[in-house]
Amino acid sequence: MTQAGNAQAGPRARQRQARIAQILAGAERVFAEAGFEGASMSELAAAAGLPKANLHYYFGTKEALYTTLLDSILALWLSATDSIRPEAEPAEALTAYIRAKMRWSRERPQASRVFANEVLHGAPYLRSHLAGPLRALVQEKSAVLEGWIAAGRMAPVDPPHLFFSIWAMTQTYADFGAQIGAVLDLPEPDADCFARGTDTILQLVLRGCGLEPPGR
Amino acid sequence: MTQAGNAQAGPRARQRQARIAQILAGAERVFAEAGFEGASMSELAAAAGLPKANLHYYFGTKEALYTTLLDSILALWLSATDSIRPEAEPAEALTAYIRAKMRWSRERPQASRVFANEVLHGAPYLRSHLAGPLRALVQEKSAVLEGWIAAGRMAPVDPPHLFFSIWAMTQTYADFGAQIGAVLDLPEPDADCFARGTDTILQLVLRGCGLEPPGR
DNA sequence: GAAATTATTGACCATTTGGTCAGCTTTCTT
DNA sequence: AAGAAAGCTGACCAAATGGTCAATAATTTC
Repeated sequence: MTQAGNAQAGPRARQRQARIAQILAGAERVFAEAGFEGASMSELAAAAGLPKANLHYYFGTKEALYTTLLDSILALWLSATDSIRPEAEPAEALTAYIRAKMRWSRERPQASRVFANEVLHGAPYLRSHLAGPLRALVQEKSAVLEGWIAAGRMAPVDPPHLFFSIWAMTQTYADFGAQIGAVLDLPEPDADCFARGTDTILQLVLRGCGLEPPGR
Repeated sequence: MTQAGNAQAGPRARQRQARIAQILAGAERVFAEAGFEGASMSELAAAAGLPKANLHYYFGTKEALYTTLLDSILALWLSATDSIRPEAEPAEALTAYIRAKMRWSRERPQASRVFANEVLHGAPYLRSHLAGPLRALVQEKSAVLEGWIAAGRMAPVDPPHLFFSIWAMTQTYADFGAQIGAVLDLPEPDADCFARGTDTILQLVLRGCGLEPPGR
């Protein structure tokens, strides 16, 4: 047990992880509401329920805290395309992908907003990740769609732009929830709103790609 | 000419308007890049090419400058739905609307980003406008779509959600240009990117609504 | 052309910001 | 039990921020 301590870890390391998670959870809320510049270390500390100096003990700088959070969010962001594989049925795969993206908007709206804010301001910290892993992922999945198109299994589309549209439509329910809520006279998008939104997006994408909703 | 001074106005008033426009133009750039909190009065002043105290002379506070800019942007935002009228051909009307929205993303990406940033952070200054004029506009245009649907001129859709999707897809080319650029290996979305994006969105929306591209 | 109005700006201010640090407590190791 | 290591935090700091203001310059107005 000298240096491993990975399995169930010592109580010390466990405590440490819990504290870090606690700080990141608070930071997600605060950064989502205020953006990077708008969030102050005092607010971040208050949100974590810890003294300010304690955040500096764990993360050093505000920027380090922010990039750590961003990295964890991007990892989540990237992990939703599993359903898109060559052997899959196009309609089913796209449906699963869209539903997964909508679930993410519903369950993690603050994470979505932190990501959106970063990209909106030019992605200074995320640019390299976007041009690296994300670009690779898009190329890989675009090839799958190209295959389906070539096989006549769906109508021709420009795969990357189809992804841009799907991202935009699904994330808008988290990122622009204030606008949607205002228009629909809700404090924020509710379950019914998400259900209708999902149906609308599915209709646009499936019909747009010449597909029928998957029978189950 | 005692109190009117509206036609061509005195040189004094004209100068005043020019200065205000100059400040707002700079502010659009700075607020788009940094958000409200991230933009400092010194940056805003530098972008306008004027001393800081001069901005305070014209606008009083940073907040007043920001809300003035936001109001002017919202006015632009609201003025693009003209094509959607009961007598119009659905395919033509939607095509014109989408093209207008894409043109706005192309030509005024910074204005779009200022708006997006405001909504992303809960629309504190814009909420009342969104729940007022915007909601009214959506209800009016939704009624037009309902009419088309009832008349069998297009497939059933949930009109407000169709608008949410169209806004999301078109604005993403301005607001998330950094992401799109990173994926496509461009510094920022270019003409070709916008052309392909427009085609993709038109395909999704028109086919999604059971319409054919308008022959012209 | 003198008085009044409007426009301009450098110097200044109180407050808040991200960050540091010395000293304290707790937990682990032997 | 004693020493070492890790965790914690109140008090503090230099820098930056939004905003003020008195002095000055430019235009109008009469």
